[in-house]
Amino acid sequence: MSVPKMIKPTESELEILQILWTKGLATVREVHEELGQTKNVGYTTTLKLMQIMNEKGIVKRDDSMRTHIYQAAVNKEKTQKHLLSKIIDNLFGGSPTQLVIQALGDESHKASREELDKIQALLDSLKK
Amino acid sequence: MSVPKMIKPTESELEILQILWTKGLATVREVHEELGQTKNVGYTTTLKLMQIMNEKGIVKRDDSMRTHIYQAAVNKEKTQKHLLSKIIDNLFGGSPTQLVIQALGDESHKASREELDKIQALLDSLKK
DNA sequence: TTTGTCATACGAAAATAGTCGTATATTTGG
DNA sequence: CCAAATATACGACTATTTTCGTATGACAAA
Repeated sequence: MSVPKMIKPTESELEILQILWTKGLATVREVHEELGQTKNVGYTTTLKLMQIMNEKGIVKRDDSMRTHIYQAAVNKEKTQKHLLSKIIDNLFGGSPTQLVIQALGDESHKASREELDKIQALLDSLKK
Repeated sequence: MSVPKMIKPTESELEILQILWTKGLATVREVHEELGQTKNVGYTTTLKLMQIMNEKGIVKRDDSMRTHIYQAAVNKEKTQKHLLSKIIDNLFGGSPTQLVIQALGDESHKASREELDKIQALLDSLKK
């Protein structure tokens, strides 16, 4: 037992994490404006979300100043891996291959040549 | 407008779809017993879920007999593709490559040699 | 110092998911 | 024919997630 931690961000939380993983440090307003590019919610909604995430330990914040500074408190790769693992079970009956095939075939997210090469390299190392 | 349909099954619904995709046709009891191998909920919970899925159009049923026969009403590959697309955006910042890399590296879902070959084949065709 | 802007805190409504109890009907085995 | 088993319908309760209004305090500029 004692799995490091049950990481299970909600969809909205994931959007925020996404931004924090990229920015490193950010204020609520910065995150909110970034979010505003894709969705449209009130500022206090974003604020509340981030406060809750702070309580849950998903993010940390420096509140020594009037404007608090947030950062992700969960590791990006670990979180991705964990959620992906659930999706593989949940959506692909436990087969990562099926997932990979669907992902590579996704028309709206085409992989570039360099990315394909990257995957090739990984594949080569796995084949050994 | 009129996008085919906004497919967005919940987690529980996905578990049920998973079973229906495999079985093709199934009764509530069959689905419930299959579910019982991994989780533990009451029979009426499963029933209710499937009734709701029917209302949503996620499954269809033949209720001409006392014991209704259910089947998935959404296409497996389409559903996988659609949800995966959201995950790529949501969790991997739009990069399917990152997702593929994480998936291939997943320790708890190792790909077999044959599967790796399958991926290799797909990769080859994409590279052309 | 007064006023408008910007921040956080907080409570609580609204939306979504998941759970199950109870009622009722049908079927079946004795 | 009757009781037990089995099905569906349905309402309702719980939990979780998302959303925002309002209060309040800090700050900056006029």
